[in-house]
Amino acid sequence: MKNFDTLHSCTVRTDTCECFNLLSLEEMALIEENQVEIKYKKGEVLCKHGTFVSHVIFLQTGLIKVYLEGEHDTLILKIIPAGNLVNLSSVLKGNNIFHYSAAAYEETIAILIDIKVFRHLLNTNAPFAASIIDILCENSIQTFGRFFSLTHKQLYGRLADILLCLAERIFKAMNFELNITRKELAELSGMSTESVIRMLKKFKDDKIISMDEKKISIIDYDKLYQISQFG
Amino acid sequence: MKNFDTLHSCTVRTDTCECFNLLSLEEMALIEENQVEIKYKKGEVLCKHGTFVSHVIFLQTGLIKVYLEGEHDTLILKIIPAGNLVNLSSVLKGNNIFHYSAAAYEETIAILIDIKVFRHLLNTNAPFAASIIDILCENSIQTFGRFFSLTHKQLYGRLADILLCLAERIFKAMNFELNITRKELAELSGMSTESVIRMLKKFKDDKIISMDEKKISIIDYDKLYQISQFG
DNA sequence: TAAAATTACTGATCTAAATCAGTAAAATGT
DNA sequence: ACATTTTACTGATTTAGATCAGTAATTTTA
Repeated sequence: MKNFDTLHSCTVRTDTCECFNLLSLEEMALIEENQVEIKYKKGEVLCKHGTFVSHVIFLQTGLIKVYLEGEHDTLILKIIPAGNLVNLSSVLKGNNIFHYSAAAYEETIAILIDIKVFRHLLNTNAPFAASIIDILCENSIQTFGRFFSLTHKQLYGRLADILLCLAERIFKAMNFELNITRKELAELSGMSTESVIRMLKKFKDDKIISMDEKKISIIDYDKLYQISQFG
Repeated sequence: MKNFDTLHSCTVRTDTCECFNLLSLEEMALIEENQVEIKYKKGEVLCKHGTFVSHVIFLQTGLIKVYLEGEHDTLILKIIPAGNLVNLSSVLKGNNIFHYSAAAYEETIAILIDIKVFRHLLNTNAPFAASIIDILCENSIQTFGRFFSLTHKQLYGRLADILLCLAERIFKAMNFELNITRKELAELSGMSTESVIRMLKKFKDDKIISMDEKKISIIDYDKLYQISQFG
């Protein structure tokens, strides 16, 4: 596998969140006393743009998208897999409104931690706060990559980006069962559904990927990587 | 003035960075011993994508752009005025490479603080770290707005966004001397130079702005705001 | 298991915006 | 003060990609 440290649209963190290891037993207990576990069905909304932020959301299992809604279309800011915090950029002191929405791609279990408790820990445990800063920095750099991909690459490059992201970061395999619709894939790569269909067909014709029913395999990884860079 | 809390492409923080007020006298002394003041001329590069991060950059005076370079064009991620930290998203532990470039729009004085010292403070002073988290959160939310503007608004909306940003956040006046070129304005609003010229002319014809030599005045603020929202 | 509703796909058309190709006007250097 | 470079501007052309309009194939619901 090539290095994945170039500009691309993938936002999936490979390592899970280790910040909680920096808390003392008492601090962990404090969190556990002030948290609740919630199960979300596919498509369900975890948080809605404009509503009040009362909790920090940690993904136990599942996969979600974080997005902004326009008049007719939506911009997916990032996708977040299990083991990560969802709404870190809402812990901002004085800010109590979500600046984005989030919805589950599949059945998802989230742990909601009281935001006051979380803020208290940030203000009293410096190593914990520093590890949160690390995550925020990484998120920010990933967002820049996606920003670049969606504004400066064309369709082939954008779709290649997402296919590589799915293979490398989400399914961790060169062939995977694609249980998201073309429409969702279009939303992810910021193009129309029709375009996704055409691009996928082109990739199939060019023997870069193969599609069998719902199963997608990446045949020519190098080619797809090339397209992701220069397409 | 309308509230500016909707999705727009402006990335200018209105309040200056207060994080340093949370440091003790000794901590401030530590920073002062490990900092250096550098003056940059217009157009000069403060940091370059791919090079090593050795300092945290604080803008004393001036205005800079933070950007990603593509094959032929560049994506401006944000513009940062005096009183702010430039490369917070590079304080990430273990990361020692800039993931973006920055260049001065005008003569700029920057204070470079040794990144090891900065990281040390983050790991030992929780309120300081928490205030840095606040800034990172705000940056992140602003980036989302710009992301949305550049991907989901069309030319008129994007240009309106930038004009409003210049007026409200940078010059803090409804008429200002525009000392940046059309090319730079194009880069800022993510469009071609020719398009900027045409849009500006249209705005002038529609009596939304007036242009006299280099002087730009916003005549119909409400109209421009409308365009920024729905254009 | 039939009907209804999504989803997948295809080709034709349309359009926003870039690119191209040029001239005019400033700004800069010598 | 003149030559050179950069910037501003304009109209014509091109193009990437969206939208439209339809059919076929699934999936969901009853």
